[in-house]
Parts: sequence; C-alpha cells; structure tokens
Amino acid sequence: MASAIGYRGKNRLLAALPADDFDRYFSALERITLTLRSVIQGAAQPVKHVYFVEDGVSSVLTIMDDGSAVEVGMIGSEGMIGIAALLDGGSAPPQVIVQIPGTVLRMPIALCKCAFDESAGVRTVMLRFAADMLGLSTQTAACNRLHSIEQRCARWLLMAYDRVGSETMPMTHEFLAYMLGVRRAGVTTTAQELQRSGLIRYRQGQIVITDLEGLKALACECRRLDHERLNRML
Amino acid sequence: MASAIGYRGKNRLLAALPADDFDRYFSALERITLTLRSVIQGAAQPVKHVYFVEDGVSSVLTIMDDGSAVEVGMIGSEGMIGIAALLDGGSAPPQVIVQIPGTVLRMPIALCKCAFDESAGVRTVMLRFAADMLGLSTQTAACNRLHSIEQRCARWLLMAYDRVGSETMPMTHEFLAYMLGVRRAGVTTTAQELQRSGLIRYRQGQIVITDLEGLKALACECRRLDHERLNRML
DNA sequence: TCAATGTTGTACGACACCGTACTGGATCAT
DNA sequence: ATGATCCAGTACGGTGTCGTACAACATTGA
Repeated sequence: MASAIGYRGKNRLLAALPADDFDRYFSALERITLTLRSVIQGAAQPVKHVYFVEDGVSSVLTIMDDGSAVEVGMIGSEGMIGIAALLDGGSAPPQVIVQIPGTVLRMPIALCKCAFDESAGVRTVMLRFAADMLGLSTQTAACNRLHSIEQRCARWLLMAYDRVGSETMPMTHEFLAYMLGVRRAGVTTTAQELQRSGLIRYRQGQIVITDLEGLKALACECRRLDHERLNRML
Repeated sequence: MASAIGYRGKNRLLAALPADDFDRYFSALERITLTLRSVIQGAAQPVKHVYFVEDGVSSVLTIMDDGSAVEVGMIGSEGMIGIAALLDGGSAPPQVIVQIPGTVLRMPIALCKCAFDESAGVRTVMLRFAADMLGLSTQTAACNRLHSIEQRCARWLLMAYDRVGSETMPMTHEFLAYMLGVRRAGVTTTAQELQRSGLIRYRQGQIVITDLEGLKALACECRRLDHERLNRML
C-alpha cells in the first residue's frame, strides 16, 4: 500500500487525524484567507462548508431579536467552524465572525459528514472538539452571569492570545463590547484602567497585551479553565 | 430473525432509536428513582453511568471556585445525562442535580459508548441531542448576560413546565436563586411580583404556574427558542 | 488638503441587582 | 407539643452597569 501522507499544517484537528483518514477524506480542502470581521456563518444562509482554522481566531455569537449579541465561543487553530452542523444538520447555524484574520481550510460539509460517519478516527477527534465547545459555552454562560466586565475583558484578551500567540490584535472597544454584551463606554473605561495598570496598550482599533501575567491575575478563573481545555486539545 | 421489540417508554432518545439497536445494546438498562435535589454527577467522582430521563427534570450546573453556581442546561425526558462523557471521556463532568424527582433508566457508560461507536443509528439520535445541549447552553450564555431576573425566572419556570408537563413544581426561592445565579432575596421579590400579577402561586417550597400564557409573554425569547428545540426532539 | 467616517474620552442620572442581616411564619423531628 | 430547622418577607446602603449624548481625536478617501 502507498504510505500515508497526512497533514502537516497548523490545524490541530486535522493534525490529530489518522494520516490515512486524512488522505482519504480530506483531499478536497481548499485554503481560504479570512478578512477581519467577515461573517463565516450566520443568519439565514444555509451552511455549505466546514472550516478548519489554521491561523487567526473566530467567534461564535448568539444574537437576539433586538440585535444585541454575546460571544459564546472562540475558535482558533485548535478547532473548526461548523461543528454543530456536523452533529445535527437540522439545527440553525449560529453566527460566526472573524476576530483575527487568518487562513482556514474549507471543505463541503457533506464530505466532512461522510468522513465523520465512516471513520471512527475522524469521529474521535471531532467529538472531542465538540465536547470542548460545549465546555466553553457552559463556562461562558456562568462567566457572563458571575463576573465583572474587567474580569471578562481580561479573559477575552487572554483567550484570543492563547489561540493566536500574538500580543497584538486588531480590536476596537466597540467590537469588544459587542462580544461581551456590554456598552462600548463600559469597555473604554475598563480598557483605560487596564492601560493605566500597564497590562495593555491600545490605540485606534488595536490592542496590545503588555503584561501577560498581570492580565492573568486579573482575569477570572474561566480563563484558566479555557487554557486547560486548550492544552488538552494537543 | 426475531422481530424487534424496541422501547415503549417515555424517554425520547430511547424511543427514537432503531428498535433492533435498542434490543441489542440497551438491555442492561436499570430503572432508578431520583430524589429531589440529589446529585447525579459532579465534582470529583468519575462518571460511571449515563441516565435516560423518563420523568422529572435535572439541571446541569457550572460551579465556580467560590461555590457560586449557574444553571447551564436542563434535561427532561427529551434527553440524557452524561452526553459530554459520551463525546469525550477525558473532560471533567459537570454537576447534574435533580430539580423535579422522577425515574431514569441507567446504564454503564462504557456500554453506551460501545453502542454509540458501533451503531450509526444510535449516533444520529445522541448527536442530535448533543447539538441540542450545545444550543441550549449558548442560548443560556447570552440570556444570562442580556435578560433581567424576572425574564429569566419566567423562562426557567416555563422550561421546567415544558419538560415535566405539570404546573406544580417543588422549588424554593433559595434554590431557584442558585440556578439563576442571583440572590435569594432577588428571587423572592420577583416571585412576589409574578404572584401579584396572577402568573404564579407559591408557598413553602412549591411553585405553581397559574397563567401559562401570561408567563410566556413575560419570559424572554430564549424560552421560545428552547421550546422550538424541544419540539424538534420529537 | 479637507471632508467624511470611524474610534475613543467623558459625563450623568437612572436603576437593577448586590451583600448582608434580621424577622416571622411554616414544617419537621423527637 | 416543642424546639430546631427551613423558608419567605423585608430593609438599606452600595455599586456595577446601563442608556444616552456629545466632543475630541485618528484615519481614510476623494
């Protein structure tokens, strides 16, 4: 038999797949560059693809009738976009939006579903990620109820950092407020405090983490649990 | 071949299984009666069983280091307890606690995992439920951030009602507060308003819904979405 | 270079909810 | 029956966040 080639890129799910499964099912992957704040999934459009993130970070949002929104999940190279559709084609897809630009590998969802159905190895990897997302969203549900803007803001920055590995990220107060489900003015006030404390620096549309440890100390325990989950995906 | 018998009880997951899959894999089910407020899963103990709910309601909680807690999922006869362990044995089990007493069918998790791995029919049913729980927890994450105690309180009562089919339920203000992640005094105030409005009645440790439609009108949209998800599980 | 647009700074009254604490009534166990 | 325990009623100062609004600054495009 031909020796398996497998996947050598950055996505942890694809990397965790048995090489021969990868060769057999994932040859149709197409590399796409995602631009800042573009919407991958959402609203009315049916979901046609799943996306394996190589670089950058995307957020999963729950949006209410009045347009208010809250982030309920964050996905970097440890995961994929479209896991819900993989589990159950009938559920409405949540909105997914690009936070930090990067590249993803895209494939038709039907093909991925087929690999998922046929290969136990594929299932193991993707179900682990599904459990991960479930854990993240339950943690976020509690965090949103129990922790302050400051704590959650610090958590958000660290979660993004943990996924992208860079202290600098493109992010406005406005958009961060949208993610956290709070007022933009609330984020501005909080960001000022963080900056005064020397934990971050920011200017128009960009935030830089300058004191990682200090930020960790300020963030709620939810960030630590997220970090442990992330490590478990390696 | 012998004709399949299948399952004729109230649990919707078991009922949705192909009859021959049920006969083959689910013969070891053991009926258990759960008592009010007992803890099914949680904390340190490893999870040994999965539970298919026939009657009653259980809640999934996220608990913080300081002991504060928030409900992140609710499970009635439409579902099962232990789905996370089924998806990924490595994740820490969340706490699950009995809200409304009832009976469940229990089986060793390893056996269920085996059925899940071997039968596509079993997977379809259980993954649909997993997607359901993911949807519920993401909705709850947003709800916890965006909606008032009154709205969430009404939502909670209706979610329990939708699962158990009874207007009367054993519940103290203290415990409801624990579920919603708010003060007990806050629930008392809210419950008083609901009672004055004629939507509920309550006395020591018991709440009765007296105006279903009125309560629906008061609850946030999250309850409607939960109701639609529930219907989809039939 | 100038206007348009996007981003951040700031202010202020309103209010939902918190933390805490104490009371009285209901229920339970012996 | 009677303590002990659980549950609900109530109060009050404190505060985190809201809603809104406007101004100042940075960036972009023509």
